[in-house]
Amino acid sequence: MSRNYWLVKSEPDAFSWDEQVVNDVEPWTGVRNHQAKKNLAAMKKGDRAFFYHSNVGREIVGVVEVVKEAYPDPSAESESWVCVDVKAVGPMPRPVTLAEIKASPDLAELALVRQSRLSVVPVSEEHWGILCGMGGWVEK
DNA sequence: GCCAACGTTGGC
DNA sequence: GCCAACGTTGGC
Repeated sequence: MSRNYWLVKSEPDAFSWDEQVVNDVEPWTGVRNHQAKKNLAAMKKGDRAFFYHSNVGREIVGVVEVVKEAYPDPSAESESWVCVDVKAVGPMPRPVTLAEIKASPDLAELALVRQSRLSVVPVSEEHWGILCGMGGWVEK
């Protein structure tokens, strides 16, 4: 299957992986950055994304799947911000920490590392595979 | 259009 | 709590 891969960030104090699991499907709202918005808009149904805890934890904790493509963000007060709906696929058997990612030469080009402030970033298929390996994730 | 000031994000 | 990166705002 051809799908694209992403990584989305959330501060667990605001919205955590546990909440994602409880809610199952959740609109990914609140993106107010044009580049992140571009990435959201490029997501297709069936694409998968790592769920990353920023600030507290700083690790990849799970995998979500896009179940609804970009539509106007209801939490946006104005204009053209968008969100997508994502569904919890499963937790990382072993969370992959930012420290581990930074320690891996193979992941030096990862957008998470290169553009640390961007909350929605693309992940290449190669990087996806590496990170899955590190986290013990088996594609399902 | 340039650039300084300022705010926000997020790692450390 | 500090600071780097970077986006936004506003004066000129």
